[in-house]
Amino acid sequence: MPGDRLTRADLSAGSLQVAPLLLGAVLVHHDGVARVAVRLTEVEAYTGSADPGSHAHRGRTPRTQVMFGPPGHLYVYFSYGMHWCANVVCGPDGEAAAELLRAGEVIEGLDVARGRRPTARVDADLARGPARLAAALGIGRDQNGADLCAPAATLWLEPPDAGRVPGRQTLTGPRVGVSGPGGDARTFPWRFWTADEPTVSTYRPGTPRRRRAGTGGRLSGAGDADREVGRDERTATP
DNA sequence: GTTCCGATTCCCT
DNA sequence: GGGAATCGGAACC
Repeated sequence: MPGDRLTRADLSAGSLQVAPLLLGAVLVHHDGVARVAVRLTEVEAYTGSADPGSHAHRGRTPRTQVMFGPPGHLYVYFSYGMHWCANVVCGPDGEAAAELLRAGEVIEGLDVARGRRPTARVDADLARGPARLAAALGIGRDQNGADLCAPAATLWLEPPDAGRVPGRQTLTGPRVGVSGPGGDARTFPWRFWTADEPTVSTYRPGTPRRRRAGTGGRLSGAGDADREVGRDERTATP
């Protein structure tokens, strides 16, 4: 039987407020054939169109229109020519706040998830990383814009099960992979994860962009100005 | 129309 | 720890 679900009201308070609510919550995808559920262990906040690390920073475009829409919808984007990543829109209509789902633990549909992620060597790797999480859940282009709060949703969020998952410490640190200009926006502890979780993806600072493969392309980016942003701060917030 | 580059992952050293 | 794979969005000419 289906458990409780997070409501649009739950998901409308903005990315920094919603982040702790999502840790431990369970994202379920029932595509009509298979059902896979992932308990979220790591999320990352994107605060809106003023956030230089966000896709929404350049304003509303066809790609980012879902982010600018009402909360409770899934924003799915394509990255590096091969990966899909999923975000939960969690701010008022027009604000473009969203939460990137970075990692989780597959707690239901393990066999299906293993089939979708054949390269994972251990189950903890099935959804460790944003693109891996999307793959394990079967999330792709078709799920962009999905309403997680609709009565007939095939993709939805269930709140943390306090009985099964004992209270764990929530830690925060700088976001992953956000590079370039942005100053404080790069270093604010807008990444949230659950302590002592093997499914949390390893921290990597914003990547200094490399020379383009093969074609003698120029060295892109800001060169030496693009140095490491910060270490894993491990700021405890009980 | 063309170019640049990414909220990544995987494989090899 | 480093490099390649791969394609769509957005900027630029």
